[in-house]
Amino acid sequence: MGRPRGFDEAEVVRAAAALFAGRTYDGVSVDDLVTHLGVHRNSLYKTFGSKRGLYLAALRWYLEHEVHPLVASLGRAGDPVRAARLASEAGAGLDFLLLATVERAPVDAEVAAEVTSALHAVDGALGAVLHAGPDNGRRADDGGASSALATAFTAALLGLRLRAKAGGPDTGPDRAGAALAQRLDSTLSR
Amino acid sequence: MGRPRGFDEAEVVRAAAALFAGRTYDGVSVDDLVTHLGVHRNSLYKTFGSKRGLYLAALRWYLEHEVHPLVASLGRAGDPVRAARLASEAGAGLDFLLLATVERAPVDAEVAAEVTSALHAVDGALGAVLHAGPDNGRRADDGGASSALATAFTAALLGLRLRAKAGGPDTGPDRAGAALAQRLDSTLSR
DNA sequence: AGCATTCAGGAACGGACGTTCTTGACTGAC
DNA sequence: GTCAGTCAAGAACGTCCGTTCCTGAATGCT
Repeated sequence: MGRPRGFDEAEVVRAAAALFAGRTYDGVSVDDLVTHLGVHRNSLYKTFGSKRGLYLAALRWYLEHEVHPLVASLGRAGDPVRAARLASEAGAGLDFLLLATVERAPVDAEVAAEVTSALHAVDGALGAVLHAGPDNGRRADDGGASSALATAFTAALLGLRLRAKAGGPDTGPDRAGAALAQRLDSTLSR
Repeated sequence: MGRPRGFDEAEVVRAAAALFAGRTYDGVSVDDLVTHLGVHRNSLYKTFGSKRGLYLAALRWYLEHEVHPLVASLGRAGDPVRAARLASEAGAGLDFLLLATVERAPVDAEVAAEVTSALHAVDGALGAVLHAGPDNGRRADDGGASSALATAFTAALLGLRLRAKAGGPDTGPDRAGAALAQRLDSTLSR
């Protein structure tokens, strides 16, 4: 019953994620969304309820379709240097997570929950990479210090992307990530 | 000539910095500023020209009076572990820098210039700390790898504060920073 | 004392915001 | 073929935004 919708909801959510990754939540107006998404105001509110509803949908789509695959490949990286290179190659693929963490998570509990969950996933992948050198399995228990190290590694990779956004392309976040990863490599240090 | 102003400009700028550190640029309205700063609309525009003018003044005041002292103490920290502890103790003292970097620098060239300058200052302080163990001076030339490492260390400390803002106070950014700093300490690794 | 200047207070501006409403065209089920 | 239901299109809503203007009162200088 009724006329079928003339837009692809998944495509709309994907395009919304692209917009929200590039500008602040307040910096993206509903007019912007209507214009760039090809969906009409009415349908937007019918489908997502509000601007925030669309934002949450876009965030979840992004985490599932962009961050999750990256986390999976990080877990398969084998060593920290390769993991850092993967994160560096992701480039703007982390911008939405960065923006959501710094500007929305502090004022939106649902965003905070999604974001912390995603960050913990990254922690897990990087922790596995930090533990396992190519020669052995898990190291002796260190009282959680290595998971703390994974937290710091995640923070560093996000922070490097942050710096890449602020400074021009001249800053060398790639080399910085590589230098850090080399230091963290369990097969070299200790 | 004329009636003297009834507010302390430095105090106004300081209070503005506190507001901008807690919310997005768009999230702080001129009404908020007028209400919390005790200065009237007219005086605000007479003194700072615009909301952006006040924002820039607040950012510069903050960088000079909060970040710069922190950078100086970081440079005097002696070793990375103590530097990480100092950054951790700074707590919300880095939030304005974080917010400015991620949300304003990409769309405001003057903000970007201030921010990158401040970040480079942090790099310098951390680089000095990474180079110099308690036993020796500068290490042999490594082709700039250690300055890249300093960049990554800065990114990590900022990223940890980012995580502290998003997740509750339960996340342990302090331990993560300590774990990272210990790994980076030139007197222990290598 | 008189005047020029700057202040505080607050109303008012045009525009943009997120959201809702009205209208008419289209489609699927009966 | 009819009708209920959903769609697209866009006007319109009230609110808040950053900014400007108007009105007196207060001050320093001559």
